[in-house]
Amino acid sequence: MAKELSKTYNPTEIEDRLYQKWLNKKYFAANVNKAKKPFTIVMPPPNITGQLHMGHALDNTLQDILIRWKRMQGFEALWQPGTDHASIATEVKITNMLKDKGIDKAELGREGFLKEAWKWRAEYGSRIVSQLKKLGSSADWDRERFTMDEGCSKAVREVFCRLYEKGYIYQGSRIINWCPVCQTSLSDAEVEHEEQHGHFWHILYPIVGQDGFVEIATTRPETLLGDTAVAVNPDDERYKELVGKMLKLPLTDREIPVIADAYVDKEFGTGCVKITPAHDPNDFEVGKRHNLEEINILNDDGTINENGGKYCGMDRYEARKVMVEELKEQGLLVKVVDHTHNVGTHDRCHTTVEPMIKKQWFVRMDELAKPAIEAIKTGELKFVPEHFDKTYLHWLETIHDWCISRQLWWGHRIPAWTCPDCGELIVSREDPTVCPKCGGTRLVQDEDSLDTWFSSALWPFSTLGWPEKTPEMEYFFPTDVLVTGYDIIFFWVIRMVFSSYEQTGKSPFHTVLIHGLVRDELGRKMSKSLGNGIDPLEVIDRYGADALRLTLVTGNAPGNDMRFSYTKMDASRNFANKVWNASRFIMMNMEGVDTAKVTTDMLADEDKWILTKVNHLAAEVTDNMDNYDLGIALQKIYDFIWDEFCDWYIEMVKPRMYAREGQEDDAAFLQSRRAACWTLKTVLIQSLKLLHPYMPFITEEIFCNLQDDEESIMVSAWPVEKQEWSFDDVEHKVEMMKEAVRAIRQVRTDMNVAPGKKAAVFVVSENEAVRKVFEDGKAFFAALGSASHVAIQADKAGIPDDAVSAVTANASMYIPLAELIDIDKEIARLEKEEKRLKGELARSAGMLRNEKFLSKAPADKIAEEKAKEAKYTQLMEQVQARLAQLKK
RNA sequence: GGAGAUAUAGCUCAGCCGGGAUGAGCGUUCGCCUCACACGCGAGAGGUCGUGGGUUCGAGCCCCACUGUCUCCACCA
Repeated sequence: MAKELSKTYNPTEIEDRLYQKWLNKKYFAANVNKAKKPFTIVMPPPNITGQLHMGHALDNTLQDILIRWKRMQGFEALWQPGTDHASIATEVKITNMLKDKGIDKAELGREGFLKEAWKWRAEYGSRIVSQLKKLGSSADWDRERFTMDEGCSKAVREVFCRLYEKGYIYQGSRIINWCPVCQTSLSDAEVEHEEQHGHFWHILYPIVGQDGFVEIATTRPETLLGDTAVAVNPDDERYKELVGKMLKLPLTDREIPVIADAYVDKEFGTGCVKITPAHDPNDFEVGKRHNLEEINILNDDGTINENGGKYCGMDRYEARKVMVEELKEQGLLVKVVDHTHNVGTHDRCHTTVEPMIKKQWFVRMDELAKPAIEAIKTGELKFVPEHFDKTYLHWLETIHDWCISRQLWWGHRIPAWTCPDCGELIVSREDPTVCPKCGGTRLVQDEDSLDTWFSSALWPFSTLGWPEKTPEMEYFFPTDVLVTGYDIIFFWVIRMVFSSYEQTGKSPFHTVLIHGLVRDELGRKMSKSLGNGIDPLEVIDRYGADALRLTLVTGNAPGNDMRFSYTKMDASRNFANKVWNASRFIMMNMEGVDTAKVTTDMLADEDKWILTKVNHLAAEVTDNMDNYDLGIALQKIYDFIWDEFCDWYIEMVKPRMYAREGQEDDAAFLQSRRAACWTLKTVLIQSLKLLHPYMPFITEEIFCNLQDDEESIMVSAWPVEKQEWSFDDVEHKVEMMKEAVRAIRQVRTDMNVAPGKKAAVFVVSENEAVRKVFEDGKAFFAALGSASHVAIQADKAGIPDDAVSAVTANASMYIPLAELIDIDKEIARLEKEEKRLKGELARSAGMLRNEKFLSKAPADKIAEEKAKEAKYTQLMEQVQARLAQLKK
């Protein structure tokens, strides 16, 4: 039996209760089930340091919609959740926490630090997970994984060893990005280029053995200490003489040669470039070509080292200041020019990155990239929207080797050992104790850990048990869709794809659904520094998770950014309330009515009409969702529920709900009411099901209240098109009625008739079939058109001449409002209508008189246009006849 | 320096295969507390679809150029 429902929807008291119920019932669980087809999404693992933000909310809402939908469609739907250890973010956080407690990381040592880190993760690592639950996420939490758990760590080690054995992982001294604050190396993807205002310092390098100078321009004068040459373009006539000569390097006692290299752009700056192989990627290459010495002048913390002579110990920027000053004193500083240039910064701490030569571990990318590129070309992998494959391909085609070692403790330690006795390098799946070469037992493990993305790259299969041949791996892999923001295509998507091809031979998923950023109301990125971030949890508290989900999906196309606003939240909440109240209405009226399935012959035209509508809606929505047009699908559901179902159908059906005097036991009335109630309930259930992936809580609450024997909408079947619900012949009848009602309302409004004032309505049509339709729908006019009495007739007999008229394509309606009618106003209104119709007719005629249109356009298009013309001609005739009558 | 996205109603955005902008929400105007809902109901107003060309019987949609905005990539010292 229907329960008492409150007048406004109150999400807070409902959501937690339902989520707990779902958990208890294990509805989120997915298991290997050969009888069903699998559908799998791996959740992008949030950082354990994370707090739920709008980006997560959007990302997880989209995934939850897909998963709930597929689950209802009968797939064994696995949403594989988990969290990421986020090596650098977490290490920084823990280091700071320790610092606050007065503990120094270095003193604590590796072991002690890791102990603290694990403690931290146990305490805070699940916070983000509980926040995701507030959103309604139906992930299989029993399968929750962590990038540093035993299985994932095993996968990491296996992959490392395999790539090493294949020669794809190597150790080398190369120029890498170094963050002096975090004191670790970084991959290219972690470096952000920021435009900064800087200077060009023009400095003179005296030529040895003769008068004169070479003028160079630099943005980083302190790197002068590491210069080992000055380069000019070989074709530069100005400097031809100088090539091979030596220069005195200012502020040092070193002399460096002038070399010729095509890398130098004659047109840029002075045409002379100082070469610092140890601190500039280009110079590094130049240095290699000319066998130049590489002088590292920086310590890991960004201070000048012993190679910097008297500047040793100074911070790099301090040294810059001092050196510029001294150059000025010596007359070697020509000028300082303002210059904006791009500076590489660390994406986590925004410290300016210093290029340095360091011995690091790298992954060779050329071979690995190939199948990942191929995947797009063969269509094994596709992006939604499609254009992101360009971004993806461009990155892959220009990819550099991936620096994977990090000078951090929190993470997967590199499984490499060296033997101090013989220098042998051992990479092994098991921790070695003895050197296989010399038998030495003093093996030392590499201190570094792996880039955090190395483990996330394996996420789609490591979470399923790989490298073991688990039933899950067999069944759920490859996964289906990956949902993520365009901002991490480089970091993550690409690396998952090539890792998966390399390890499993398959793409990890067939589709990548890309979404944009959630911006603030003004279109700005939400950020801590701007303080414009909106906490999704706060929004959920105020409006409910359903309303938040609705806001995030409404009117948003894949890949596009969206703006969040409380105005949108209001609209979403209003919709939830609308659904709530429609359901309340239906339940109230169902009270005591038998809603067992009725037979087709009991259904009224409007019942058939709305059933047909919801039937088609299901097909359309499914189609849109198949194409990942979730925003469009939602829009259709929204429009159907609000406009068609609530504003039309429910209103149409009201006269059948309330018995008039003496009708209480009338068999025809009771049967009609029963049919209406069954239809209301049926259409509501279908609508709720379609809406459920978007608004899981409210739909569940209503669904269960509506039918006590159903335990959850979550496990109910997704609506499919039903043959027996396609009453295509009734649509035009109902549309005819709607059109007539609208016309009556319009006239009444135009004439300023108070809504409470009922008036008789005469409907005139020469067509018998049309009259029949209106006869059947008489009740609607009273309910929807404020009619006191309705007469359907073939001619105008008995209708007062001064009645106001409303014209539709099929019929004319007359409303006697003698005391209110203003002939001039009525004429003006009809003339306006006449003008509109003229325009319409001109448009149709324009097309239909065009021979090229007639000869080239498809036949159905022409027929359509002819039908329109006929309809407007008919309308025009009626309007003009009425005008003539009034002007008489 | 490359690449991409975007330009539609006052605002925020949809617009599938080229075929009347039939768009939606918010805002706005007028009228309504009509026994599900004022978080509501009814009726309106409001758009040269950035500019200029082209293809087509027909272009918001396809092609070219331009302009504005945004984003990503990139080792010009």
